[in-house]
Amino acid sequence: MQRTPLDDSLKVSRNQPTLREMVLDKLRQAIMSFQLLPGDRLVERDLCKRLGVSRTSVREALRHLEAEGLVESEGGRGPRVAVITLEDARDIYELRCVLESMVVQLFTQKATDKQMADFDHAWEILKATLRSGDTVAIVNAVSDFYGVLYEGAGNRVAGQFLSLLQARVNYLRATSVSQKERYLDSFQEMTKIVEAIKARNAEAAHEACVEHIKAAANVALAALAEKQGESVEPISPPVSVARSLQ
Amino acid sequence: MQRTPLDDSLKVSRNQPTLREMVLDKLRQAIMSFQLLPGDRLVERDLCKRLGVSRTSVREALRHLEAEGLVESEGGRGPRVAVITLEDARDIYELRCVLESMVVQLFTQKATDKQMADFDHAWEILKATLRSGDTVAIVNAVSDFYGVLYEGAGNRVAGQFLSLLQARVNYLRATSVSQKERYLDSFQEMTKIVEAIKARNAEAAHEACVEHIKAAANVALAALAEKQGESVEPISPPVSVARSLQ
DNA sequence: CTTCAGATTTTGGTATACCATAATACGAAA
DNA sequence: TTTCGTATTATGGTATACCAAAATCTGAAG
Repeated sequence: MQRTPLDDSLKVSRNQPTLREMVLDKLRQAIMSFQLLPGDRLVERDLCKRLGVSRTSVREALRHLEAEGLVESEGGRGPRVAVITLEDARDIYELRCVLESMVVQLFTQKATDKQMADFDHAWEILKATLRSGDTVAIVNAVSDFYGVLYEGAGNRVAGQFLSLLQARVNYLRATSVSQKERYLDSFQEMTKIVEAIKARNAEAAHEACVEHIKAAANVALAALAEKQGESVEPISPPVSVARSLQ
Repeated sequence: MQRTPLDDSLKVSRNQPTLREMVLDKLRQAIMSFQLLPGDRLVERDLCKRLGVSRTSVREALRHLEAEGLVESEGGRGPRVAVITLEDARDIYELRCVLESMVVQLFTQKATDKQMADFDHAWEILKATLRSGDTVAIVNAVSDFYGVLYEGAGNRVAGQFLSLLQARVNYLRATSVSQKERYLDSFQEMTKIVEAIKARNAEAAHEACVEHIKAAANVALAALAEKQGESVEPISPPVSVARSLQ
């Protein structure tokens, strides 16, 4: 009977989260669920009182959120929740178009049967949660849905980056999709993507995803431009017919 | 004579960098120029002595670098320069393939004549600098070259993200491109991209860029896999013939 | 020489103090 | 009432102290 070599898996886990990590999660959650809105000041001493920790942990968490783009501090003024500019929003939607369609295509081609079943399940949960109107539950269901998608696409870094991009336009998306008509269109577009994925039709899924993001971009950017009294150039992601080089 | 309205441009600039920002730049530069290598421990008190600042500024800079992925701290062990895993390297190259080819295509289509001239100039500088063998000068010339490219592509967020991705594989790329044969191939591939860009042939530029990144990925990933005694799945970015939907 | 236990040092996480600058409040003068 | 100067408070940047856990060192025993 051969003894399996000892490896790191026998080590006692000591991943107790630090205060800083907990603060980071709390702040991120508050931003994603609209308890903190773009432009809101994040005064360190206020946060200390509300979170029950010292300024050290708050500051370090804020540095992290600044690097992610969710918080901005400019020129001597303290941190606030980032306000998205029209230019950045346009950039982000263009990027999301390219990357989400890539991820959707990869998932459609690569997902195991189990991952596809998990995806279906997450979609059902998301549909049910959208009907509930419960903001926190929706944030979690969306996160789970995309989590499954990114896992099955086999590109972890892409998933991480897309999560950041989505977070940055989270408020803009929420306020632009809230009109009933767009809400229904959006839901139909999502359904079309999901069906193409489940049918393993990578080209259709890719195209459906591109169309969906472009439509979402048009609405969101138009709304933002109107609010700012500016005009916006539509996104022009290089888009093309899928062709495999392998 | 009508008076121009006052705006923020009259405000006295007070963008004196904080110590934290200076520490951040120093550390990033040290990582990019191989003064700090992947796996090197970043002991806070050592850094304080070397940089002449308190632990506060060092810690906050490290939090930023952690969010960027250049520094990692896992489970109670202190920060070290991130060591890229084979999986992440593969993910990053796949992403770079999609995004850099997008940026190249956008630049080719959208750059003004001035931006195209700046690009040409940056390419000449980069070529000259590569011959010099001066690591810091090369880092700067590469940064300038890509800066021009990203500016002309008109997607600032994409440029920022690509810079982060490149930073994360910087050491891997340097050690895998150092073989004479790959170095020459790489240079020829870059020349092909540049010529397609200057000829305003977006499709050719896009294709040349995809081929270049795929070739670089193959070499880098094979080298890393060999070092780690593992095998690697080649990158499979959805790649396609450019088609404009506008 | 190797192993082990205890002592010492190092290190990361966190809290608090200090200080300069910015913001706000307040009272007096016009 | 408005304006202005001064006092007070708030705030971000930075340094330092404290503490627990981890790492290293040292001497004794086998």
